[in-house]
Amino acid sequence: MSNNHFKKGELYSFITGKASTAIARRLQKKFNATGLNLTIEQWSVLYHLWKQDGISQQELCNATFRDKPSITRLVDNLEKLNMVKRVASENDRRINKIYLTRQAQKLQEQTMDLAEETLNEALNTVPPEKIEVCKEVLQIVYDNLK
Amino acid sequence: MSNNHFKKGELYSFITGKASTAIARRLQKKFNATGLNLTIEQWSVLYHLWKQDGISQQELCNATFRDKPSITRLVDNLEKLNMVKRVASENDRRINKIYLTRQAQKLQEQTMDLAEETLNEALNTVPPEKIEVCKEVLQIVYDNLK
DNA sequence: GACATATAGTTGTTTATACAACTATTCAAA
DNA sequence: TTTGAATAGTTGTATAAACAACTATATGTC
Repeated sequence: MSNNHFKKGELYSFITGKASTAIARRLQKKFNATGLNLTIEQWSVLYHLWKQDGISQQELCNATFRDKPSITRLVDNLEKLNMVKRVASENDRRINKIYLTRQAQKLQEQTMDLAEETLNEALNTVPPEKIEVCKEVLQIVYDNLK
Repeated sequence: MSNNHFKKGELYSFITGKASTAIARRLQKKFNATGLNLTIEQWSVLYHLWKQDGISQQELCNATFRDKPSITRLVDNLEKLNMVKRVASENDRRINKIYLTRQAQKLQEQTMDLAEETLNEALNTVPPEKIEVCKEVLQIVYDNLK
């Protein structure tokens, strides 16, 4: 018998991710209002390329927690937007290395500012120590299920 | 200046909802393994109809935090699966009241058990007081942004 | 009662996700 | 060195979400 027994009616939000959905929608609206023609999912791929440019699609799968077809199509769309380029690896011709274009490099600061702004709006009024606990719990949930 | 300033690299999980995505995937796998031909999104609609049968599509929009086209198509698919029926309201012919079929009524206990099981797996090893803090924070996030 | 407005729901289009099936390349073992 | 397995990526198909544009019905004000 678990000590984490959920009262009925409380499990819904946890499963559907109401909070993260609300955050993503708010950030998307900020992108649109700024004239950034970029989805949150595309941004999440750029996010990892800003940290390390030239990683493979498989590494993007691991980093973004998506499957290979999802990354194939996100990279397709990012290429159409002229945000990334696929470059076949010299060593292993199965691998595409994904590189940011100059245009995408320029978007990092602006979009990260909007993301931080969104999180500040979301967590406004929440004491820092509670945020820490929340982050910790969500990390454990992820580790328990991955 | 916010006191909720995120260290760079920590905002990603909050925005993408890694934890709730992992929970939803785990539950979907349990549905599939049990032979339940039902998506999590369809289940989330049934969830609210189990609480109150015969509510309108608009009420389902509010309850599930989805827009009207999304609910139209979810109800379309649930009707094809013979899980719900649209019934035009007598008083106001703009309104469809959505009713569970007997088949859908039977699924409540089984699927709620699987959902609770999934959450117990997710929150295994997390002390109850931290779960409470996490739920509280996520609720505030939602209220701040909705 | 007529007309403007609001509300409920549907349809079209684009993007994204999950799963299965597929191709191409590399690796490893006989 | 050949062959079978593993790995990287793509394509097909179904479901879902967001947004805009649309139809139908109801409401409220003159």
